[in-house]
Amino acid sequence: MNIGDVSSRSGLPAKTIRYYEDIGLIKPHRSANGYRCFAETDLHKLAFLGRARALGFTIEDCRTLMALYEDESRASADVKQLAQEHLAKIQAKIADLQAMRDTLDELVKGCAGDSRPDCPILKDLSGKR
Amino acid sequence: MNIGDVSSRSGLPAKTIRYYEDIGLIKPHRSANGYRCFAETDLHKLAFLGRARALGFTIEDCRTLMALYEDESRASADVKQLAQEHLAKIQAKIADLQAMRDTLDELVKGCAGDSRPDCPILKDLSGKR
DNA sequence: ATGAGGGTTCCAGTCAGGGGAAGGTCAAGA
DNA sequence: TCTTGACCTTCCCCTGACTGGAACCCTCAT
Repeated sequence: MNIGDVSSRSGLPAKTIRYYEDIGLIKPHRSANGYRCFAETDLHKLAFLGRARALGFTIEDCRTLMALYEDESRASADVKQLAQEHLAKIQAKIADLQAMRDTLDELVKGCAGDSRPDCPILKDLSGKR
Repeated sequence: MNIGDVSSRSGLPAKTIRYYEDIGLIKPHRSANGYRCFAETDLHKLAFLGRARALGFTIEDCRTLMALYEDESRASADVKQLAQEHLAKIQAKIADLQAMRDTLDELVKGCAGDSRPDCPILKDLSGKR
């Protein structure tokens, strides 16, 4: 398979696939003409990576997850711990964003949104008290 | 005021303040020795920026907000619209993260987390069906 | 005179790729 | 056979919003 094939079959842009090779996540062979030559296992890995990235795991997490996946003697506890730490980070981010949203929502509600200059949003940002 | 003073009074790192000058958000004067020389208005602007950034506005949004703030004849509708668009982006991000969290939460719950290799998290990532 | 603790500029790195240029390769059609 | 167009390759710069560090200057106290 050429890169275009794995790209459409994995859903990942060709650029991303090259990047993943660059950072050592995959190691496709090369054809005589210099083109990357992907095996089914490469495609499988790319799909794995795509799903892990879609769950928000960092590239380094993905590297670790792939290593665990390929390690037949892994302990599921290691996988679970990684996932739980990631989950905690997501939760923290959600909480941050919710706090932002709540504040902003209050401010937006209080703003007339008309042609007059008076604006509680700007008042708040400028440090009104 | 030197940069250290505005840094501690605004809560922004000196590096950040220099960066804000670099991109034209503030324009402090210079003392004879080449040091930046901040007026109260600069401090006020930095505080404004700090609060806007804390609400998740991008630097470009901040630039617009500052311009609106300084424009006595602004319409609050312009401020409100900017804030609402930002709010929508925050909402979308929250929704994305919640979807990740829910999926991940399911997977984590299903994982024994012991010394055995069997792991539903890896199974899912590898495309089990 | 020296040392600590300010300040200055400039360069490089972060994260996970995206955009685009310059050029090589391949299969099909005229 | 030639050409066209769709692939593929590497290379380098760009993103946002800073952060870290090097190398150097200024000021004040000891």
